[in-house]
Amino acid sequence: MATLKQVAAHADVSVQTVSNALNAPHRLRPDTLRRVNQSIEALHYRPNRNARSLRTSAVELIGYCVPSPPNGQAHLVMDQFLHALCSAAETTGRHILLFTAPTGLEGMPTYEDLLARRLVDGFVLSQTQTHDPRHGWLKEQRIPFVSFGRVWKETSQPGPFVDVDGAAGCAAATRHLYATGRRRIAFLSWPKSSGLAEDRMGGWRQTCKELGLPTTGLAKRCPKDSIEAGARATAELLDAAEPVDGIVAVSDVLALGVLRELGARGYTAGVDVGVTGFDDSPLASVVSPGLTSIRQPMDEIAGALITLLTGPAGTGTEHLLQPELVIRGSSAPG
Amino acid sequence: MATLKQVAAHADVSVQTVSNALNAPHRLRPDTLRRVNQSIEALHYRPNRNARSLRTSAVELIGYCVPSPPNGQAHLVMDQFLHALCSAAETTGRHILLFTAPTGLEGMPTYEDLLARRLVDGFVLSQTQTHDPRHGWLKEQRIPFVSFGRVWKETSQPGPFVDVDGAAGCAAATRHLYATGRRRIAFLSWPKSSGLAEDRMGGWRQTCKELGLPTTGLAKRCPKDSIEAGARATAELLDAAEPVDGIVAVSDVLALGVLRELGARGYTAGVDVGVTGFDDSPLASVVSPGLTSIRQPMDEIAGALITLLTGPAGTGTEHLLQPELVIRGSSAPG
DNA sequence: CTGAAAGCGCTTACAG
DNA sequence: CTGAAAGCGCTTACAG
Repeated sequence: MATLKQVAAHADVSVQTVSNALNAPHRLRPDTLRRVNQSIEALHYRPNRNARSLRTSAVELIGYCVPSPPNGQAHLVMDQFLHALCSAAETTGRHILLFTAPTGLEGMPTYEDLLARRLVDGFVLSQTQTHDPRHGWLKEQRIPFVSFGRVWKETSQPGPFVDVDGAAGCAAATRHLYATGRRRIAFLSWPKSSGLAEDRMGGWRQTCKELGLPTTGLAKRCPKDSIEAGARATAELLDAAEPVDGIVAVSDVLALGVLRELGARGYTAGVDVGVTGFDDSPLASVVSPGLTSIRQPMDEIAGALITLLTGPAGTGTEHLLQPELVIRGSSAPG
Repeated sequence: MATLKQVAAHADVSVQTVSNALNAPHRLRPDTLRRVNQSIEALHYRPNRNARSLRTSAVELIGYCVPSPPNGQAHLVMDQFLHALCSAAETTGRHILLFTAPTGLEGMPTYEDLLARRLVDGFVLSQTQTHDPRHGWLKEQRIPFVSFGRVWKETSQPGPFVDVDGAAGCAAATRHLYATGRRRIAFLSWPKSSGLAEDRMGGWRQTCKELGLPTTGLAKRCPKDSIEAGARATAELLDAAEPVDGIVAVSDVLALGVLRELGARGYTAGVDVGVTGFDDSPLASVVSPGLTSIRQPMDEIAGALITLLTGPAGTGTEHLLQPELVIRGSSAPG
């Protein structure tokens, strides 16, 4: 492996000049720059990042804690998220370092350790829980981080965050069902303790009000995010005196439960009942009819996360992004 | 941040001694070691990894290229894989560095670059394609790597690999269906170009032979890995003169197609027809009845990958691991 | 615009 | 078992 010194010798300049050619090319005379670049090329030179980091004390690495799968449901869009995050980081010359840590506050020493050993410059948090304790802790320790997702505290959120406007997404889904002729639209949610679900449900409720649609008895909270729970809630909605003709689900998994119950009763999703999910996970395009779902704009999310974490101080501290309704057969046949 | 020097001063020893306390504690007298450790504790010292890496020229980071999602189907067990890989790496003091690269040979310069800049010590390859060109290229460049998955070349595979014995998995699934009374067991596969699918199918075929079961007309190749394709193939199998009573699918997605077609015809999976999938993805436990599926032992896989990549030279070069049949309602009701 | 030199925080022969 | 010193490969004030 060639070093800066060797390149300098080859180009007959000082190491300072080669370093400048790499990091501040405008400081060089064009012909000098060209000569240096030729030497770099000739020697196949690649700057050693460790040496640079040691000197500048910036490693250009961002830590991301891989959620442990047993810990809850599978993260069905994690591959999308990680790819977007990685791409966004790379546009700024950075990379993602993966690590594992215990859940919640217990994992915090791991974060501190990684930073102290200079393995990373900061962290991206995801899988944010309602009242997640990590954010406050990190902020207190002055550890750089940015969050994907809100902690849904009454007070202002510690640290910068990026999130998707779930209420707007569910409002769009509700309007879409209305536009396709639905007039009794239910909402399938998670337990009340989920700030995320409450936010999304708010979008549905508000839109129903605006459209003059009923909401009484149409909000169902499923105890778990499972197909089973979604199917059960759907059964209740269909058995009611006034059955529903549209269902907005807070997740794709619950929506799949809706589809199953509809199928079991011989109904056709998209014809008899319009159905929408949330996340546009692989599940959505794999079922038939396809599941209309609310897609989180992963590339924008990732870009905003990286900007907030690494950008200049005045970059702002929160981004609320608009999701996109992906329409498939479950809400609009043909 | 405290440095080695400061710890040495605090403990009243030389830096060499502090370094030894960290990297070769047996060289110190017990009381010296204790004194040094107290100073480390008191100053909250954490060794700077960049300085260490610069000196030793080992960064203890392993590169993993995140597959781009549009590139094919979603990687449904990627979160499991990454978590296992990360954990395994951490038991050796290493971490995973994520990056993106173009598919196939086009991405190779990125690998070379990451190694040359000393961002990683080597690579873990996954999403291995049949006749994957990356392995040969990396081996030729003497870039350290290990592969999850075989390239299914006629000649010996370039470089070390870890894989799961798909044939054994499908043999187990076939035996299981036989044990639950099935006598006409079909196999749903991918196109013949997939070495992976051919291997798995071989396990089914061999086992059928051993059990005296028919195979003629019972191997179906689905053009795509989709629910649709699985359902269509199932329809053919059920419409045949002699319908099947068991189906081993090469993937969970195809198996879901089987379940859908069975449901559409009023059959019950696990009662009328026994069904198994492959991968034990989140899909398998989310449907109802649950899908019996062949689980890849992620922790073992990850451990073997890390060992092969980072272990001493004589660690061997290939590991073929045994998968585990996870039995759910689709093959054995109640 | 360019050069000589210090120093980032470690590890590791080399002496004692 | 311990210490003084060199050096890993960069960046960056500081002079010229």
